[in-house]
Amino acid sequence: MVSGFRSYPGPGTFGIFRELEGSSARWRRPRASSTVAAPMAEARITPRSQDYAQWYQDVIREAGLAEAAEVVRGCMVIKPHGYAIWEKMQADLDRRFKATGHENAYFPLLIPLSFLAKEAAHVEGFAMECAVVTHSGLKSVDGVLSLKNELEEPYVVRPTSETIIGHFFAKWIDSYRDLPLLINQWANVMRWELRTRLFLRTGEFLWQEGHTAHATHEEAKEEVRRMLDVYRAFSEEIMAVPVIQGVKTDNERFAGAVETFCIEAMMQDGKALQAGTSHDLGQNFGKAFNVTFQSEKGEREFVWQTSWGVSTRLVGAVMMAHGDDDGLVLPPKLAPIHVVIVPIWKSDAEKAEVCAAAHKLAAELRDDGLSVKVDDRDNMRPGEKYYQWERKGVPVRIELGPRDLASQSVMIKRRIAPLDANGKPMKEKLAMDGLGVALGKVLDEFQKFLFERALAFREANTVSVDSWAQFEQVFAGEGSKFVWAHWDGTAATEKAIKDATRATIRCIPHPGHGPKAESGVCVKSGQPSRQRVLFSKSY
RNA sequence: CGGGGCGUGGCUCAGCUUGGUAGAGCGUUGCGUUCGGGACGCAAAGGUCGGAGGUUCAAAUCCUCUCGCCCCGACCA
Repeated sequence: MVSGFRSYPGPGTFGIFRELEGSSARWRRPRASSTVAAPMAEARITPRSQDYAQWYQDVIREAGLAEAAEVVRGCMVIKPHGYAIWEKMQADLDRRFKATGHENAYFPLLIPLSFLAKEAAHVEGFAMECAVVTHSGLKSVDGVLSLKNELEEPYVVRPTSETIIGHFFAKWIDSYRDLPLLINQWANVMRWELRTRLFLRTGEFLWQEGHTAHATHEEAKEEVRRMLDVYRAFSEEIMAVPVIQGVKTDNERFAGAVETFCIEAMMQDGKALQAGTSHDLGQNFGKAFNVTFQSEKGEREFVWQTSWGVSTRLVGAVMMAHGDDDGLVLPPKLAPIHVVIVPIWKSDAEKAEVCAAAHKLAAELRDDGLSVKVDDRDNMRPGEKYYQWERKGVPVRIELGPRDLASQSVMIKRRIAPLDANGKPMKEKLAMDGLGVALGKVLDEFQKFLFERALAFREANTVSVDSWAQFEQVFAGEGSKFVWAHWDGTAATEKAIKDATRATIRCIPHPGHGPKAESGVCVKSGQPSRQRVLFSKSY
């Protein structure tokens, strides 16, 4: 149920893939016409090495993931292909949340302004990012619309829902028997960002926010760790993105939390992207909203709360973790289409025969649990179709032509394949009989390959640094890596490092997620340090 | 929110300096030939030049304001 296809673990057909970092695009043949007319339209996707930010935008456009709303500042339209990826994420996460005892619910989009003010750190953190609803109704005078009724108390469009959920938790919770209360909400939120980037930071975005209440701090802390583990497992198993998990410093902590835990992923430009957060809210919101319960001993106590979330920015994370110069690369477990079948024909008779066979094959593969698309468009030659589906990140392509029908086999091509002796990407011949099983295995291998490639990339770009000169060198210019370095634990040093290099502390790693704890001296101040922390530039 | 860049058919852009009433390539539509890695020929459609004011006989072009996008900062999923 986790994956959309059967799992057949085993040795990969290709063994170790050669090119861990490069693109597979180098075999591309120049177009015949490129010598004459300006081949401008050829350069649809800017190479990553040339301009990573431009590459990111090109891929979003060419893969049909999203576009800027334009008429609504900072907001985006998530297009069908992009939304389908989010739906795959949602489906898997939702299953994991329910498996850990959570129930979905939904709270209002609008939050009374006064609610925000009840938790001091929380207001301070979100005040500048709030969109505010101040009126109801419109009036039309000579065709000109204006605001009609001013609200007695303005509403804030939720930037996050701790406050309004706190209000309702106070109503719902009375006894220790009501605890733990484990709620999740799938919703949109709005934060008035000054600088936006599609998927990574937009004015409105989609996410999931878990909110739980517990009788003891211990139990709440357990929940925070449990959900961080859920995120880590999701990221690694489904997105094929390895992550470092740890604790945020005071500076980076969620507004209103006692502690914020996170998972951090490395993008191909060496920058970090926070892929999920889980907060220990302590009793901060319990006190602000008077969320109390009667304990077993009969005493009135404030509840201990948590909140945790991931958002549509994960789509951006997948792009920047796996994409190449040919476009999007999707791990099979997130791919809306696992396999695209491209029928190949010459005559009309062949076309009819091949297309019929393609649709029959697709039906069989769907019975095997695969998501299959047959691209039988007749206004385009096969080569163009290959490029289009590769741009969209489809993991495997099947080529089905007369020769294949005759031999009862198909040619398949993985989205990223090793090159053969002629420098062309390798294709594999698979028997029609038992194809679903064989493809399931291919997809499992591809999923694993992407994870291992991402992990190898991260390891190749992670360094331990002990001198300030070396630290500055790593982050010089546009450079970034994951750097394990000693830090004296002060906010002042953290800021000095950021001002000098733009690198920030992504997290203080949990045991097993970084170098073994060893004392040392701070890379910047020379003061004593208990352990190395993770530095990087970030999104 | 500061600094810089940019808005011209679906995409990438030319035209703007030296105002004269809109072009190219790709894509799209139709027909034909093609089809195992980005096809070709012929025909056609498609733009109040981001928006609003202003200057002018005349504005894509000059001036003012405004909206949006991109990059760099500051601030944050």
